[in-house]
Amino acid sequence: MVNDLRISEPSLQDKIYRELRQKIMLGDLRPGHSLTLRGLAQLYDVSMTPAREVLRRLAADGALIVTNTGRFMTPILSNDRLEELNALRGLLEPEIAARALPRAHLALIDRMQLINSRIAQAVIQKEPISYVQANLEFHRSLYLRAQAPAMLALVENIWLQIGPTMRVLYEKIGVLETPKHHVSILAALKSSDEQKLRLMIQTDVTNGLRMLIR
Amino acid sequence: MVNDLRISEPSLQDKIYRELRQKIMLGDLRPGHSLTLRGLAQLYDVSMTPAREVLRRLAADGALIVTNTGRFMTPILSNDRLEELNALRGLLEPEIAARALPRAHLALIDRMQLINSRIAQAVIQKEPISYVQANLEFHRSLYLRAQAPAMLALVENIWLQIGPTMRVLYEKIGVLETPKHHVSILAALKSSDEQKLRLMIQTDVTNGLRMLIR
DNA sequence: ATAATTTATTTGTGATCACAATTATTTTTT
DNA sequence: AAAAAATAATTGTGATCACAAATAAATTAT
Repeated sequence: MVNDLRISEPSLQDKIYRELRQKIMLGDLRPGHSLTLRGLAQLYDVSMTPAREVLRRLAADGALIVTNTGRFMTPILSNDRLEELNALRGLLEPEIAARALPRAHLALIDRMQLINSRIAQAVIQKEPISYVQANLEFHRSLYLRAQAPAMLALVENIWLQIGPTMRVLYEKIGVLETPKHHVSILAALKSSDEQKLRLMIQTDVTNGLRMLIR
Repeated sequence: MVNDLRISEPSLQDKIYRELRQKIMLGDLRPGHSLTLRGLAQLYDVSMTPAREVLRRLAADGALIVTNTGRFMTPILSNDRLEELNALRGLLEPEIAARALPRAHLALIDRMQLINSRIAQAVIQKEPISYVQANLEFHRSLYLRAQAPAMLALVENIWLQIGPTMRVLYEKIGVLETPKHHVSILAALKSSDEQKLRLMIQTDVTNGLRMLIR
């Protein structure tokens, strides 16, 4: 047999899943936004079957909640829950950042700097979705270096759960401000200062929410 | 309208999902064990539809992996991955235990003591599944008190991922031994010593694996 | 015998349908 | 006008099917 290195193309539902997942994570959907099988199916021009799998997978991720009558909607987080999820970020992200630190070479730092300028741009143009997107990318590009896929998966899982709520919080405070601790994070990376990096990541995460729910 | 407090009964797939999830978490299935839609459907005497949803949900949980040709199987963890997941336990579990500490009244401690004796029993009778089950219950009964559902969900998610692998590790070492740090955990709870509790939970988790992969 | 090829079987995917339950709307009653 | 009841529309669940891709088994060729 000839070696067949061709990767089997992603199934139809995988595409929808990824797209919807991204939307939710970036806050494109508000909390309490309900999704129906037929609605989703029609939107993507597929049958109910892939649509329902996507919704169930997202529910398993915590990106959606299932009402006790079986309806799907984006979660409406209580303050307690939001703070708990943020505490998890504060626990996980410094750890994964610390693991990425020894592998964070200059090219990465440059790229993070670039992403940071995109955040500043989103602030000026008042585009909350671009803002969230660039902000998450800033963090993820670092965390990817940790080569800790399970840990990264948990972190993204949390981002997913808070996505819709973060969006409305950003809307509520109106004007965005560029994350002031990102430069410190970059500095800690440059000087390979693990303690400082941990602290700055932690502060960035913690402060991000405090700014929003003050 | 009359108040209808009746909880809608869980769907067919929910039952299968929970059952299979439990099996995987307790190590009833070996790593690399493959599950098919029709096989599962036949086993539970349902159609393919609920079966596929269950498998996909479990895959979303990380309890199963999907091969690049769409087959489902329990994950075969590399040593790196296993250690990463264990590191996550070591990060999360002390934290959630510490949160449970202020709420851990005597009745809970008694119950944990009872569970601990079930562990000892499982050691004697050499029943690895009962062993794992009681061991997880020991931890969970404490963590439940933390009232941190998101955190507990992450912890259980990790247990789920390592379930099959833990089982074969237990088989490999042959004879089980009762977790020696559980009494210290109970002592820390009684004396409300948070630092000790954190340390003992951490040690219990870390040592558990070290004992297995030495 | 071993490798290559062909054939048969098994598998996941997506579509469509009937059904019961929930939700929304309308109508009726007070 | 407000509440209750009845009707209509919408929704998730589970079953069944056709299909293509992947795997296993059997056959052929070297």
